[in-house]
Amino acid sequence: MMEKKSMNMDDYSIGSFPTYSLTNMFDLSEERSFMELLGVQNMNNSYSLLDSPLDVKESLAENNGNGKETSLNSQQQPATPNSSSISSASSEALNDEHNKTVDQANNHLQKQLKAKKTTNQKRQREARIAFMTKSEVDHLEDGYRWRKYGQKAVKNSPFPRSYYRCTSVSCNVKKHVERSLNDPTIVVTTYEGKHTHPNPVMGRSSVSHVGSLIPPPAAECTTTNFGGSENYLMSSPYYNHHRQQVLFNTLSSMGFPSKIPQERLVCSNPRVMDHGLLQDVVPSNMFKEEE
DNA sequence: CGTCTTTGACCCGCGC
DNA sequence: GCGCGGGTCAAAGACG
Repeated sequence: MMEKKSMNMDDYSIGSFPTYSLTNMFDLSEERSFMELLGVQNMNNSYSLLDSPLDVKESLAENNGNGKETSLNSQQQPATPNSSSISSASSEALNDEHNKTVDQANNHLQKQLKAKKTTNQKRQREARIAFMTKSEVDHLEDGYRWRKYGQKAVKNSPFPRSYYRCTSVSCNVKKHVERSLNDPTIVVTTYEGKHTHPNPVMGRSSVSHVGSLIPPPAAECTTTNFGGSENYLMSSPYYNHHRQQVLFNTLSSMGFPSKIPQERLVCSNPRVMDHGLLQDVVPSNMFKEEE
């Protein structure tokens, strides 16, 4: 077991803006640093890469110092990941909607029904994945455009949870962002759904080459092995997504343009080349052989 | 004027 | 059945 090294803010601060050191990020000899940067727990640390709402909740509860959180577990386990996204409202549900409309036809109720229909459609949630990132910025820039559609106070926490939705039409990817109660410097970002479009930054980015910051379209990121293994995490589109967030955040906080020295983006291991930038800095043994 | 954020109200699921 | 907390809607306001 590697020796645990706590993530000290001082170690990762740049100027007055506490963030991550690019040196550590791209120094291949510092395998640990980037894993911590990404929030991958592997050394009894408090940073963990999560793959389900349940895991998120439990982790948050643990991180908040009380493992007895109960209501947080109310989230249903996500449907099977290979289910064909969010199915439209079933005919049964539609009939139900119709009956309700007939029974309760007034403006106020129609408004409620509208909301209810929407809720029904989203009852079968897509798999979620959460990342814990040490950052002062709540909403990490990631190239995608998000619209904030809600904010709620979190029980037992002074920090609210913000809800964002991808602004692209027909893309129903959502994410919510909250801070860890135990460590306010940690931002927990939870993604739900897959982008149905390329990253909007793709077209104007200067780093659309080997090891691009831009993750591939969702269609190219197949989710495998939903069992919560590293395999799933590594192949998840969110994995690219999140590390991109971190990179954007770090670079922008340092005054960098959205470009990374190419020599640092070259993948030295052909076996993991197709995984993208992360493979440059994540130890190869983190990846499992895929047939 | 278009886009985005804020915020109060509402619905739903769950536990008691 | 009731209360609570999570999640969402949508009107209003802010902003460039």
